[in-house]
Amino acid sequence: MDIQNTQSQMRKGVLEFCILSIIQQGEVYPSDIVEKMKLANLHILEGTLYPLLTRLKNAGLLNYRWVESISGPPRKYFVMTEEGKAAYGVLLQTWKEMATAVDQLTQEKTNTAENSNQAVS
Amino acid sequence: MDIQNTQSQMRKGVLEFCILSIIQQGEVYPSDIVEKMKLANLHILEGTLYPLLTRLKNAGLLNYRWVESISGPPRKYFVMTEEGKAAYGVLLQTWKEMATAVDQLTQEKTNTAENSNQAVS
DNA sequence: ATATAATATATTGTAAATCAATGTATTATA
DNA sequence: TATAATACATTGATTTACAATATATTATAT
Repeated sequence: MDIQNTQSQMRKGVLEFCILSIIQQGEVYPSDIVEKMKLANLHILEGTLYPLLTRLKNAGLLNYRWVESISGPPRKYFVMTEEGKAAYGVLLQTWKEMATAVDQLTQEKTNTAENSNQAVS
Repeated sequence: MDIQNTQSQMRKGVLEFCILSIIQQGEVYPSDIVEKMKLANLHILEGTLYPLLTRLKNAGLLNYRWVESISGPPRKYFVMTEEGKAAYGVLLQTWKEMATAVDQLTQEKTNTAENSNQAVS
């Protein structure tokens, strides 16, 4: 229970949303996703990403196709399904609403003795 | 693995941050927190909140004092410690950076055949 | 040719945390 | 005196991210 834990929790919450966003922007294979997330300071490990992509695929939000690479083994390129695009739209809306709610919550005026409802001991 | 799960994950990520924010704004007891979170559309259950407050207390970020109620058993009113205030400052910065990163990530231009680097099968 | 390195997908075991359900205690009210 | 309301708290199940490791393919160096 340290602060870094809380920070990583915060990032975890948007992992799936961000990954769907990246795939929604164009076909990518897992290493592309890791790199793009790193650029956004949202690090994800392969041990997290592969099961997550499998879950999204099994849920019908993603599909993939094998693509030969010129420098290694073949890659799985992921694309959104129509269902995935719809789900992404919902999550984008959820993100916007949540971000607004959090910003408002954290910008509430600090209570003082004059304006608070707090109980008196 | 449905979309509601992903939505709740998103909310989970900011739970601790939001709760620290609420307490930072003034003394509250757990039911106050549940209510304020509900108003922000960030629902939290008591079974989640009590262990979380205990963790934050044990981590030295919070303290509490007992306050008699006029309508029931005594309440635990929570306040931030100096260490908690410092931690909150760090988390506020983390939130701002992450929100900016997510907004940028989701606003990237969609790849097209013309501008993408995607592999060719 | 063969061994090594690099790339890529994938699984396993562990740990952490939320949730639903329930428990315990205190105070007010019928 | 019994019931309802309020409040703090715990337990068991489920989920999931992570670290470590496994397996397979291709390129490169010797």
